[in-house]
Amino acid sequence: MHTQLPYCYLFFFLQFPGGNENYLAISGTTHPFLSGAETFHTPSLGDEEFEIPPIALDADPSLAVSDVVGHFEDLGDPVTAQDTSFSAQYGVQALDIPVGISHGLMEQGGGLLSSGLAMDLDHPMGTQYNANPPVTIDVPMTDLMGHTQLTTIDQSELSSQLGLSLGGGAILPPAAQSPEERLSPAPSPTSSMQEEEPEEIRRQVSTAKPVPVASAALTPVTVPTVVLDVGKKQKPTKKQKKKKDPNEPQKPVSAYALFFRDTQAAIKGQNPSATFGEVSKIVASMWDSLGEEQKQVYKRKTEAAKKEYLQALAAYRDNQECQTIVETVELDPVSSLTQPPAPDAAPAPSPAPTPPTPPTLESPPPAVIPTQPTVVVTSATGPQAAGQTSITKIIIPKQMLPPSLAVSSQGGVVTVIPAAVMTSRGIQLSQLQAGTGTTQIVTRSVLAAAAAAASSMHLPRLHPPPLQQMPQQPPAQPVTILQQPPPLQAMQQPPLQQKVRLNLQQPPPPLQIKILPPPALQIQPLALRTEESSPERPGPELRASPEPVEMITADVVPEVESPMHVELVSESPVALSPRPRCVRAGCDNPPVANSDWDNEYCSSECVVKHCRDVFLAWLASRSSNNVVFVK
DNA sequence: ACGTTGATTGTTCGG
DNA sequence: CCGAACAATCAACGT
Repeated sequence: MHTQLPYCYLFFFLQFPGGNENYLAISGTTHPFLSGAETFHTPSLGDEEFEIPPIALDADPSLAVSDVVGHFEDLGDPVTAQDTSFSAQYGVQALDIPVGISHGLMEQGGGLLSSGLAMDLDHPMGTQYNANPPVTIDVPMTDLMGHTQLTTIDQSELSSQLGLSLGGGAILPPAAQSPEERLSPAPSPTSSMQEEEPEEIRRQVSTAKPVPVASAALTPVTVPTVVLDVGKKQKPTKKQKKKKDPNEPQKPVSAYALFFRDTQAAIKGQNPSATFGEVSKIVASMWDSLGEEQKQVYKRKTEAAKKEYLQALAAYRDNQECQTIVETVELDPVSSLTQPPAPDAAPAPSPAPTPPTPPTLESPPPAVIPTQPTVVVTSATGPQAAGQTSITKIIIPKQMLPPSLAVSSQGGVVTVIPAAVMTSRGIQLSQLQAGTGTTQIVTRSVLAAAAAAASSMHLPRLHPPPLQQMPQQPPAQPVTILQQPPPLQAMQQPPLQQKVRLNLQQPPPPLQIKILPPPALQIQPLALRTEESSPERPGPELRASPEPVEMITADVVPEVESPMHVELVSESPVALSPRPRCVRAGCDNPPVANSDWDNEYCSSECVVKHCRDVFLAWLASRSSNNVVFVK
């Protein structure tokens, strides 16, 4: 254990009592590095206590321990540290300072130390710490000093290599340091600059700004010349650091890093003058001597942090991919949803006075065209000035769609159309059939995804503006509709994954989703498309087209009673009502037969309005008021 | 390669 | 132009 070599033992008493006190006690009385019985809290090692006795460096045998200690004490004092008397006193004395850190008996400590760690820093003379050194960590001088053998080093060497309270920097005032020493740190930034990106170099060259004045004043060397003389191209060691999103979750640090974080503070507290290298070495030694149990403490923390990180990362990526877009697009009813205007183009007439709070999205005004499969929830408002229609879109990441919707629509856009577009007896399959074969009909699962996407994007609260667009629809209306019984058949549906064709008796799904072809290929929006469906449109039963149209009714969440759903329920009686009247609330016009809807609407405007109202009501109730529509 | 901390240096930006 | 704020770099070591 203890070698015969003149070692200097660093005795760290690291105790881990079973108590809950989270502190690292570094005890000792003499050495400034670890002097005084002080207690340091170590949040990471919850119930462990580090007690670190002082470090005693073995000086020349001729030197009394007290001398060395006194020297350390001097060094510990920033004022007295500059006392040059040290040079006279120890200047030429060689100090053999092998440092021995022996691994000790972790179990020796018994109760307090049984589960803990003790690390001793001591010198071989046997001191008061030999009484019960639970752990002795042997750190050969080669480790700390970087020498391959025990050597005799002078003060300057100590200063540069050990600095362990013997550092010349502490002894000599900075101004008194030799130019070489003074220069040693200086070239570091310069050399690093040499390794910087070519742009940096070019900028420096072009600006012809040699060197900062301060640096030049301190360093007689003409640094700029050095910089410019760099012949070979700087190795691209420094890869361009892409800007990290501040919102991106931080990667959990390693157990060692945690330990370092905790321990270095204590060490620094005891020896403020300790350099990073010294601290790092000590921490490493402590880590080495750390019992597996204590290491496990940190490792568990790391594991826990990793789990949290993964979760946070997943959420973050969802957010990123979401690129939540809630935008209002003004477009001609005849024009297509797939022709999103430029963000600055065609400013909305904005029927509402002013959006109270424009959607504060993390990303700049998003490009409308999603870069990856996305769901666009559209809510078509009624015709507005100049016969334009306001379309609110919510981009939903494809991942948030129910698995049943995870079709491989390469770059397709899923358009969720408010249910009102659908007729009381089914979905406008004519429109669906007009799709590209990737059309899917989904129900609330999609809306749930939409709502989840919207809420996960921290969208502002739903504001009145959207509702202001439909004054004819008092907000209390959904409440009355809620009294409608839920569709029975929906609850009697077969288990999930069962794709059942809609039938007449079954209320139509609240929403339908259409996966549109890529933007370039997109055709007119489903809700507004005036494309005339074939007059011979078959009945619902016959609409099972060979195209892969899925009617996923099993995804209906029976227990969810959303206004949207109920609205649809209430819609049926109206549609079936013998009294001919437009379904849209507030419209008393008689319904008009049309290929795009059944006889429950009087006009396409009412279809759109109804759509929008229903959808907005649903979204308002579903998204926990986390969704806001710009308009 | 990246994380630990803190000192140092350089750059950028606002007054 | 100056100072504040910020970013980059370095040290030793472990993961």
